[in-house]
Amino acid sequence: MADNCKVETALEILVGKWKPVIMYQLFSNGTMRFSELQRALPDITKKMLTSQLRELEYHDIIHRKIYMQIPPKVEYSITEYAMKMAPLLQAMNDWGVAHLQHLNELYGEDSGEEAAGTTK
Amino acid sequence: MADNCKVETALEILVGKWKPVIMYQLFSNGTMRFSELQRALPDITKKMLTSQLRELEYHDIIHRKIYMQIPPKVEYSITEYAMKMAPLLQAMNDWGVAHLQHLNELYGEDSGEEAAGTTK
DNA sequence: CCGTATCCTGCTCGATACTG
DNA sequence: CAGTATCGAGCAGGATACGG
Repeated sequence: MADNCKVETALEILVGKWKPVIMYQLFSNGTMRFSELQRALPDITKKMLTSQLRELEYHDIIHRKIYMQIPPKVEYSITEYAMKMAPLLQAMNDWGVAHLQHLNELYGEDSGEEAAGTTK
Repeated sequence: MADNCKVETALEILVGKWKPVIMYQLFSNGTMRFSELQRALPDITKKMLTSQLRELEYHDIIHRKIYMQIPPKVEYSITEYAMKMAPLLQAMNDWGVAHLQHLNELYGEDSGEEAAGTTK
């Protein structure tokens, strides 16, 4: 019954406080170094950046290229495989935008995207 | 920059341990009573079922119809609005299926969908 | 039958310090 | 520069009991 329902599989890959933004950065800017990502995402800690990158790498969403040199240099980029999920991401993004609009119509301009009802 | 990225908005609605399954049930079976959902999802507690339903209701994904009678009767169903996200859900599901296949090719038949790398 | 109210646990994420 | 290691807070989610 729930065999058809692999929505959760897709969710697992995308969920993580920073994964969507990281992917967004890499999709937009192409290749980026660790420190560039840190600068682009000022509030993320090294620990989180590392762990989120590793998970994305495991799922073949991003590629990690290490330059054996001093000082170290590591570049991250979207994989060919992950390029294929661009339409999906776009669709999710579009739906997100539309949904925020829908919520405004329902509850008014105030209650933003983190309004009551969602966990709070 | 991250303004374009409302993927997270979409994620917020779908995330929650039981939301995808609940939506799946309601999409499949149409209208269902509280107790029917409980029976369909044997491992969920009343508390979780209630809270997840409320969040989905807030986002206008499901409709809650209360019959004022003794004993109480409440029916849940997918809203018209949420019907429109069926293609998105389908796309996510399809990608999920394909991704599990992809992981198998990468790491072999063993490592299932909860393999290393994902948080663990 | 359809829920709340409480209490508790485990995991995610953050802060901070250290290393090749 | 690009990471680990460690510790701890906070929150999602579970067990259980009670209420309209």
